[in-house]
Amino acid sequence: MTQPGRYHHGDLHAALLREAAVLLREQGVEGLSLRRLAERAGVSRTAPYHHFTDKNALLCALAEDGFRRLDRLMEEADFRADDPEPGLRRFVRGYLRFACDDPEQYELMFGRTLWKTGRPTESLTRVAHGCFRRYVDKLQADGIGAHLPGGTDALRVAQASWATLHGLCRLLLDGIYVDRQDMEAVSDQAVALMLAAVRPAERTP
Amino acid sequence: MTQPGRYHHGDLHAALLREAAVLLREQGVEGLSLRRLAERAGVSRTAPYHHFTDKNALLCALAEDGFRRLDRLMEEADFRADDPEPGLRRFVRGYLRFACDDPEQYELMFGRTLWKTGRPTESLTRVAHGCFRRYVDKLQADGIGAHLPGGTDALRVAQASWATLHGLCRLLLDGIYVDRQDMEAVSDQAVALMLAAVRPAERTP
DNA sequence: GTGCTATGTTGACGCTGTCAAGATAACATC
DNA sequence: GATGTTATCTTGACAGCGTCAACATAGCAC
Repeated sequence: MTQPGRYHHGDLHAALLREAAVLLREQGVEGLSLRRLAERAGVSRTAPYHHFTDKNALLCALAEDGFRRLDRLMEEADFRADDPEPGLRRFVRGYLRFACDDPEQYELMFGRTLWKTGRPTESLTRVAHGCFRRYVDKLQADGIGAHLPGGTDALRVAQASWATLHGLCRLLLDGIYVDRQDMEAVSDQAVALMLAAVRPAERTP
Repeated sequence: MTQPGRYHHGDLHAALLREAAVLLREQGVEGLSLRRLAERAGVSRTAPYHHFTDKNALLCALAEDGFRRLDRLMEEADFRADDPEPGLRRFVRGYLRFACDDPEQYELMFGRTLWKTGRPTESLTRVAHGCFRRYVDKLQADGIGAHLPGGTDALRVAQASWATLHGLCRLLLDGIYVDRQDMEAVSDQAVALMLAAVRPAERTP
């Protein structure tokens, strides 16, 4: 496929995405330049433009992959027990692990690079929103809806709890107010916080 | 001071910071280039280097200003009443207003540009940590400490609740899962969340 | 006045994303 | 099999960026 002497690469599209993921993980978005990427793929500077309209488009595709993986994590989430705590705790751990396992990917998925500075692809927006939608639905349907106190909107709980998770990841990854070693403790605290919103009747003393 | 014919600017240091703040607000970090900044200050491209060792240093100074303003917001916070809810609600509103009033400044203060990619100045780190420290102390001392259930660490509560606030701001500013119009509702939900961690005995039904 | 230092200038380098124009290969049609 | 169309890849070029080196000017101390 990628024989060195060939004029046509064979499957440059996939190769670019593959190399981009590696480069992203190793060096972050800042280290991910199209020129370097092309060089790694053994191809000239402008070749990528025949497969992605833009650097923005390539990054969106990359982020999309991330959201698809995150979506799988959503599928696995299960809050259906009488006591939603274990499921919630597992979910939170999984989310944090996801973010910490490839921080640069997480940053790309949720950072301003795509959502503010760049323009997110329609396709990316769909996947990202679908991911969140699934979370709301899980909260609503998986029994927690029953636990929710009257007048509490599942959407609001989802937004606020996701914000907690997301903020935790940001503070953690950027190393501002939360250290790696605090992770476990803060994670538990976050679970307690989210749990409090979900079943305000019971509580851990 | 800034007469057009003069070789020496007079107070370029301050002028740079002033213009940088404007440029930041208008165009974001991406639009803030040293060259453009110099041009706006009516000075050559490399003149800023006599006042800031680096672009990184200038951005740190800019962020530092932001943290000083945020710190003033911390000072004003007051959780001392029997019922900490009104104070907390006021604080949350204030925080969100701070972030929404100058999103680019908030992004700079907490974004990876300084904390991950760049290297934060020692001075910046001090101010930023002082800001958080004050929050922890407020939580501990301002009566909430008394409300905290046994075994709950004020630091953990501070980290988790700040994460909620921060995450909310990020999702809001980047426009991912929270819209501007959801702000009020989600803000209330966040208050409820934080409150639940603080006084798990009582609650709003 | 003389010299030192702070401040400001132009020139240059390597990096970036992206466009335009041309080269090459693959593939469909006759 | 020849021909033309299309997809793919190439080099060349441009403007913008941060930053270093070398030089110019002004202010200030002596």
